Amino acid sequence: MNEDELPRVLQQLWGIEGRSRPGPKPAFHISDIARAAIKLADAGGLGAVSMSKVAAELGFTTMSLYRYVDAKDDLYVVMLEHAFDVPPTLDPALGWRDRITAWAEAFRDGLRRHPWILQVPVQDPPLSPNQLAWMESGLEAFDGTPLTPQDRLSAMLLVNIYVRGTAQLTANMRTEPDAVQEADQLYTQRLAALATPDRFPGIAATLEQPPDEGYAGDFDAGEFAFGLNTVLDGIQSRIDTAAG
Amino acid sequence: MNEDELPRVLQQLWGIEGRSRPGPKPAFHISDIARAAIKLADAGGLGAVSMSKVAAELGFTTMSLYRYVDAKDDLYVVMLEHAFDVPPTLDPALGWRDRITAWAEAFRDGLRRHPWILQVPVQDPPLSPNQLAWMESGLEAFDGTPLTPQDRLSAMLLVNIYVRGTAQLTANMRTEPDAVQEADQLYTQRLAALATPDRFPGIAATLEQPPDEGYAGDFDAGEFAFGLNTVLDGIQSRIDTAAG
DNA sequence: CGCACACTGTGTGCGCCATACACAGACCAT
DNA sequence: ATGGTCTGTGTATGGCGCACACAGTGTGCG
Repeated sequence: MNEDELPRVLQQLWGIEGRSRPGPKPAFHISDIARAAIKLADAGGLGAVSMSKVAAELGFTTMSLYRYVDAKDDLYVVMLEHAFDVPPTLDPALGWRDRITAWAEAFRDGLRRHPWILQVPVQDPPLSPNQLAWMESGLEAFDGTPLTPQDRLSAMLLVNIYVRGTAQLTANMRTEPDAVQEADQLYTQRLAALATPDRFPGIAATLEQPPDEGYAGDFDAGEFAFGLNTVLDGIQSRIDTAAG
Repeated sequence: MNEDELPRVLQQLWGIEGRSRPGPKPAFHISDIARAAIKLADAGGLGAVSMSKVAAELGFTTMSLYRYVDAKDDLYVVMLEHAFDVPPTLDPALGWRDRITAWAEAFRDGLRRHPWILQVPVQDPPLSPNQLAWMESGLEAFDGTPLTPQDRLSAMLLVNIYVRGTAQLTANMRTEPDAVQEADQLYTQRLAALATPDRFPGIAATLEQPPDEGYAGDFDAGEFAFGLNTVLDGIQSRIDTAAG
């Protein structure tokens, strides 16, 4: 039925068994491809991932990868699928707020471990097992609330978007982690030079009163939690109206 | 001082005058490059933008572009700078909520007009004039609230993230707009086949009760406003505690 | 007034990329 | 055992970003 329609990579990721077939046995598995590609991306960003580099990492030729993956985009799919750990198991004794917070922090940890994830061009919504498990986990955080399934989806997506967005701000997408702080400093310096108080009073006001801590643009755990709570307060108001 | 340090593209965008110099006069301006590149991206997505294609569009050779732009990344900068209209002028008589809503909708309109914006790999925070004008406009939406400049920045970024994130969900990054609805239908169909109620009860519940309207995954204006209000409710609670 | 030289757009070329295609060998169902 | 199918490989193509050398241009200075 839909097996034929499902892209080959998704079939592989879901472990749909290929009947025993003639021909040589495959020399490796897509998970090997994922591991090699993730290693390259962790070291040098997503730009360091090419078919030939991944193949060389595995000790095979470039074209051999195409026996497992239809195109480069499929490589991204398997990378994303394997880059994340299993989603956290949420304590049902906790309230929705603690649960979704734990989920958001786990998600953020995944993004911090593999910053290249934010560079992956996404054009199709997720259908792979672990990605769906994360979706499910995020939805279940709202068990016990009066929110409808649609509302839960919206709320989960809102948190998802928040985590991605803030991670994007933090990450700076630098390959060399040392350069991040320096880049932040250079940025605020240039911003101060360009955003003059007469034309950009709001920006200038932000710069006048620098943040409490050391680095300017970095987004530490406290700020993350603070912004997340703002989002959760919004969801709380949704819950209130749904309950009332 | 910092003129030397500022990247050439930013100097051009800010209109920093080059003294009258020897040599032939430039045959065009970066804004011409932006216009040509945006035309290509609107038609065929960001992937359709290459140095050679842009140059051909202008009737010049590929390498001529490098007299105006140091690298491909700079091309993205000028594209982003010119893709957005001037930010909306916000009616000071309105409340912060109406103002930031107008700002968010204008931002969303820009993203809808040029969906490729979401594909642009961002590695540096914005420093170009119009981008800063949008920042400033978003910050000024909170004039009159008790929020500190830092809080206003956070709030504006939160809305910014929300708009980007939801636009990402909607856009589907398809070059052919006709295929969007079809892709959505195919997605829910596959999701229903893979997310079985036993293993993914939350996802299944979402699918059981399809959204009120016609298309499933599309994100219409109502949903956008609804989610935005959730975010704004969260900001409201920040304002309440700041005022109290 | 003329000339030196900085700056223009051009042509060529390099290395890397994704991937199409033909092929020789490996292996299972029969 | 053998046919057919699947494996990994080698080769080739078209596109990309961009480095570099070059010939012509026009301005500021002598």
